[in-house]
Amino acid sequence: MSRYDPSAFPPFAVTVDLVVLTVREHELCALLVRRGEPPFQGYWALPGGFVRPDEGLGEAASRELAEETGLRAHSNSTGQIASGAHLEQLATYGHPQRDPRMRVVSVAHLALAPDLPTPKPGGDARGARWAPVSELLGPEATAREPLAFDHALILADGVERARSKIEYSALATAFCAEEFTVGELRRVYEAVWGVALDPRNFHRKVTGTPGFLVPSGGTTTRQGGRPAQLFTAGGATVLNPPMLRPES
Amino acid sequence: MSRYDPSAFPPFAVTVDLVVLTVREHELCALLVRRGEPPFQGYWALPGGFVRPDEGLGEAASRELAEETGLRAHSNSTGQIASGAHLEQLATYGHPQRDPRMRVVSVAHLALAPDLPTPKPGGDARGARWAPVSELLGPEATAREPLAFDHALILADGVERARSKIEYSALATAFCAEEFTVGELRRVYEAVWGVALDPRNFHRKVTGTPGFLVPSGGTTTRQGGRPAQLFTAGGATVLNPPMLRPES
DNA sequence: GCAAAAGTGTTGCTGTTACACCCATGG
DNA sequence: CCATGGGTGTAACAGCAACACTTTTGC
Repeated sequence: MSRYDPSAFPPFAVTVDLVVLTVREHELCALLVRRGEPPFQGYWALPGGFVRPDEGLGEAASRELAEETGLRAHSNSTGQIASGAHLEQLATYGHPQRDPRMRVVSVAHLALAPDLPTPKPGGDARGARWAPVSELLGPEATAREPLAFDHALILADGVERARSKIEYSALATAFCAEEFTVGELRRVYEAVWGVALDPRNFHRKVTGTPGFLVPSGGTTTRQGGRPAQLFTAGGATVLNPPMLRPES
Repeated sequence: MSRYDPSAFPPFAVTVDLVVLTVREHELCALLVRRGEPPFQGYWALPGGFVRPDEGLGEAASRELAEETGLRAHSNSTGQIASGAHLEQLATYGHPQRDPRMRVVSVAHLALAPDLPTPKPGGDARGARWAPVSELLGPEATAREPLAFDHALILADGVERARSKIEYSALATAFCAEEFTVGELRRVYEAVWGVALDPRNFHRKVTGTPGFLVPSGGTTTRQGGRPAQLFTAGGATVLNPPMLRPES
């Protein structure tokens, strides 16, 4: 059999699905939309849609992210941050029966966004919400209100990727506003990992890691207490030494 | 526009491409096949092929691996080792013009295999070879004998993934035969990373990492010198503490 | 004996943890 | 004054790099 036979290849539909994560009120949350049509009508699902014939996979993910949240993000081969959101390819899901109507291969992407002011994001008529991932993952949560398709699996993979990536990369800053304090960054780590970190050692560690943070000059007292220095994300993408997750 | 319109979705072809890596004579090598038809006729390419309508992505990759090398591998959601080879999903490449004839999305997979006795693997008429990755990557190498399609990019991503994964996982054992010595495992690390490691500290480190290696009882002198203990891979998948790549 | 590879012991250094302690603000 | 969060100092400890040294084979 020929390796590429243009006249008779098996036709597939290709979609992108998005795991959009943010930190709200000390909790890691994911963006969900409510499905308006069958199958899984009325179920909550990850945002996503078809890849258009003339656009790349990262382009499609970036377009869907903008449609759902208004965020602009660049997705290039290395996955960089721009205009407030980080976007990278996560994995591809293509089980033959994952969509009951036809063969659909979904290229899932992971987006990390700062806390958005809108409680109910989304520009179109469907419902949308931020849901704490603790209420979506785990056997008990999955049984109570399952997500559409294999989206619970995709979400779990995305959360795991985010948890491990903030360990050795500077991506945690993608969850923060442009200017942030060391304490705000620490609360991001605590929310994503679900642990408590020592504020003193955390401060020494992040300020001592070259390229992670650059002081912006200002201070703030928005968290109460003594004024805290404001920082912006440094150019570093990989942290050396890495942040260490406790109880490893 | 409806999110899923079964009657009018943009049609894509979906393929799997394989980055198959092994260590031969102290060098990290990749499996290449020569293309028999246009486009890129006569060029070297990664092995791969169409995903069939009724098979999953991991199944397709596993089937292609068996066709090209005779290796049996399991590819499940976590990426496990079975029958001598490790197989895991790498990333998906879908630039609109990556194939000049039609829209092709390729789900690349990474396979790690022990040194195979066959110098020219592959069961069909096309040529096949193991090529040192040092001769395939880098600007000078890419210009001399470029790979077909975007396969140089896919290969570079696969090599980078392998280099980083042996750091914190027990995957380096996938490059070894079922029974191996600490010295053989060390030469795998040295070949993949392209560095020299201290044999004494390496020995202490790997034998002291719980679950990494289990003694099989025998010894061998196949490397010369004092007889070395033989080991098999332990059940551990994640190494704690991780192996450290020098010059970080 | 000699070369070669396998292992063990030891020392100094680096980085982390745990916690005492001080600083600067709002109320 | 007190509560709150920000930030520094320090001592005990774990893990690693470097290297001297011993062990056991083949030739």
